[in-house]
Amino acid sequence: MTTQIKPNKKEVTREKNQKLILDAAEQLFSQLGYDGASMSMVAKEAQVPKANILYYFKSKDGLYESVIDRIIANWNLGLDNVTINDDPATVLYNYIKSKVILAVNQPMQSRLFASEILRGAPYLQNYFRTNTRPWVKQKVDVLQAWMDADKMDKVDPYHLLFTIWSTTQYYADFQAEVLLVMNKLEYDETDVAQITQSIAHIILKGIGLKIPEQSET
Amino acid sequence: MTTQIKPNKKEVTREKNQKLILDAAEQLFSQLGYDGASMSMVAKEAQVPKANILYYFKSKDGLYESVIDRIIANWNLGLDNVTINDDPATVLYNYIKSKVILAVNQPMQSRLFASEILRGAPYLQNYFRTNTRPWVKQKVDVLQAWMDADKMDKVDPYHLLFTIWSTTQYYADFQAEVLLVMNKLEYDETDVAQITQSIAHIILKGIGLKIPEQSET
DNA sequence: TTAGTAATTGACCTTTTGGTCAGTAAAGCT
DNA sequence: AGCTTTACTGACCAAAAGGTCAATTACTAA
Repeated sequence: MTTQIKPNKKEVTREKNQKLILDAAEQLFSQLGYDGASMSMVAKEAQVPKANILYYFKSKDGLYESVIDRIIANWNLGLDNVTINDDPATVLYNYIKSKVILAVNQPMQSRLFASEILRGAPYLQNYFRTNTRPWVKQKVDVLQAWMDADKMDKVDPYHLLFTIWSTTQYYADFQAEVLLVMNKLEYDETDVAQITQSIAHIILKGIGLKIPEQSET
Repeated sequence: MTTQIKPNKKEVTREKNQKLILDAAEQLFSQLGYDGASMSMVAKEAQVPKANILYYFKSKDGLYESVIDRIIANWNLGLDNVTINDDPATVLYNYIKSKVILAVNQPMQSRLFASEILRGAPYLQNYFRTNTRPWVKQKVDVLQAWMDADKMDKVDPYHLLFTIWSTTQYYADFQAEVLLVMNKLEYDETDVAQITQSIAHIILKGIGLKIPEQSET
């Protein structure tokens, strides 16, 4: 039943190498920023000739764009299929929790986005316009409906979303500061729960909701 | 009564030029990051020969450090002289308000710090250790005292501070994203109040406090 | 004035940058 | 196997980077 697509050795090694390069580039760009990471660093990290990277990705810009595209492809904005009939507390609690887990365990992508936005989001503008903005609009409508139905406090739904994003992403983007201030070397296993609990307490109570008793993914 | 310090023309022009350079550097570093901004760009922006910058600041690193030092010197962490006898709601409301005003009106410094922390805070580590950390420790103690006295909810005081920082700074550091999502070109006069209101509502209520009726600076 | 000292900067240097290209290796096809 | 075509890459390049330095200009103080 398998559609035996020609295994084509060329394409196989090509994709293997491209993955190698993209992994290295993602790491370096998120660590050093677009200007801070050089093509030769990426080449060295990926253990591939520099010219090979240019051959695959045409230019540094092309590589950078591919890195961003790949992240976006795996990027789930979350809160899928929420409707007015769902319970706001459960939905928002789970959303906060999943964002904290992501921030603590996979901070690289968050940081890459952060440094991109800091620079004015030259490569993300289009994505924000065509994806994030409609996504937000939709969630805002649901939030507004919940408020109209008196299921939660009436606050500006946009700023509520920004509050959730900012508080959770902070632990990824500003990890260095958080750790220095708390005098830690790295996050430990208890931190995710601790952070989730604090943020969820403040935000949920802050909009007139209660933290759900137990919520498993 | 004035101590007639020798007016010394040399020192005057020196300081004038240094200010020119530091202003240009601050703008460019915060806009493009350390690696994105070059010495010649700074020279051009400050309308000063590049060698002059090197003469004053020894190296690019030296210039960058001077820019950071100057920001830190004018950087007020706020919440000065808070004691357990103060009213938590008033204190925190005013703190949030002042941070939002800063974020909207002077985003450059916040962004410079942000990009510095994103890169692991190489130049700010020392500052965090010797200044921010003790400052935080002190505020944490006051917050804890308020909690012990049942003046507010018991939440982790560190995460509470991070929540305030993240929500307010977000409007400076991620301005590009905020504006794109909200489909605006720039913040308008009503935004400061709007943002302050939303954040203060959520956070204050979230820790069991009420927004004070009226608080003027 | 003017000698002495510090401030300034144009010209120059080395290294690194992103990027090209001609030649070589490796599939794929018959 | 041999021929065609595509994949690859070492060697190279111009531009830009950060930085140096010798020569020139101010100031200052006597």
